[in-house]
Amino acid sequence: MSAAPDNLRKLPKQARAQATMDAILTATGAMLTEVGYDRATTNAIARRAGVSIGSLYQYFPHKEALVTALCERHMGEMTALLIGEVAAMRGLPLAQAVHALVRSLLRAHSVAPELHRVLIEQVPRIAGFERITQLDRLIIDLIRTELERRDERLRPKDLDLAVFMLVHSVQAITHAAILDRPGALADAALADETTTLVLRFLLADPP
Amino acid sequence: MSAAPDNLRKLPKQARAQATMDAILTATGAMLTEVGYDRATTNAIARRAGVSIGSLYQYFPHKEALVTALCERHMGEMTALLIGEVAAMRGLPLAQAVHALVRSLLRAHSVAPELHRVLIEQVPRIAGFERITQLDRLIIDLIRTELERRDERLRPKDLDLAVFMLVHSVQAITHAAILDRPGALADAALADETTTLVLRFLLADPP
DNA sequence: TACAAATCTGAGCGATCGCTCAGATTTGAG
DNA sequence: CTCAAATCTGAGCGATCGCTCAGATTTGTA
Repeated sequence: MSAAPDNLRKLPKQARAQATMDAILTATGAMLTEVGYDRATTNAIARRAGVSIGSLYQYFPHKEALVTALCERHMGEMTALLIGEVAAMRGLPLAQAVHALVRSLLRAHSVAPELHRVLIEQVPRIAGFERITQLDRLIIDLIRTELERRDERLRPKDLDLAVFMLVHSVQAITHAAILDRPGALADAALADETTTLVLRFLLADPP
Repeated sequence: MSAAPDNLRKLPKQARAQATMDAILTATGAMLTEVGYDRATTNAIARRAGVSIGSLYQYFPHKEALVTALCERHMGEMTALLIGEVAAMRGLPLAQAVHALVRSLLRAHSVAPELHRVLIEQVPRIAGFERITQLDRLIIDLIRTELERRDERLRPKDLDLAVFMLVHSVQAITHAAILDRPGALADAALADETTTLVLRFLLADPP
């Protein structure tokens, strides 16, 4: 019994239907970034997707479900990308691993920065914080576990607090760079300095 | 010719009118934090303020002006508080100054954390980023100038980038603490570790 | 080709919401 | 007290928007 999730009315059975759903979600993202949630009417989203309003409501029970589903698609892509990279850097020394992680985080945000921004802005009002803080907690746990696995001498007494602070710092730097310093995401200095921020905070004997 | 600002229809001349405006703004804040922008109808805001809908539109030309004005009131209060504190810590050694600044930032956010959160979420969609990034830039400039005035040996080559990163990191930690770790704002460990984060990043020879 | 299931269509209903306006009430100056 | 300016009131208009539904169209199967 593979029931449809709460935010879907039914699952597509034909390829055509899947394409319709994808088009609707993509149009939702475009409208959100261009005019914001309120002005992104469901009729406009359907028109933008090249689909009738009826089709939209055949798959999504209400407007908020659009944002929720879009968020799930986007975060899913980012999470997959990150989990892969974290696994790949297991063998590296800590300094290099952090540097690689920071760079892949910056890269992950460069894929669709506008969409990411608007989701971060809109989703809390729509779906509660769970869907975002959930991802945060996953990342925090992942990193703390990885840190504890290593035998580096770490400075912070409360490693939980430390990772909490660092994850949010790096995220904030990334987001702020997207907004205030367009183009800085590709700048090597940003990745380098962010790595330094992390390592100097973390290591008992920083380089 | 002291004309009314763009986001006000006219300036109150009697004390009664000023009280009405204050009540409307306060009600706006309450509604925003409780139900969000979309569900905060102007009629509900007026009712909450104990005022008729006509009075509301006598002072504010449209709904968005409410948020803009509320943001100006709130940010004004916070800015005044911070500028005062920065000036007061001029004489302190860098380490103590940073610690004091971090603590006053945490304190400033503790005053009305929910309101602050909702404004950060809503204002970008309403009034563009200017009103928020403006405050950020002010703080960044203030701090960079203060750092350059001192003769401490600093590590970062690009001090602009460094302060940019730090301000956003500290802000993010503060906001994340508000959301994910209620009560942590009063925790001394958070302020201490945040201070450490800043100093280790900034100083050529960290403690 | 025949037919049922899946999918798509779009006019328009019901409800809400931002905002106006004509008039009632209060305030302060002379 | 008088009166004009300032302030307040709230029913309701116009417009929008989320969403439904009855039927048209397409797809997969046999």
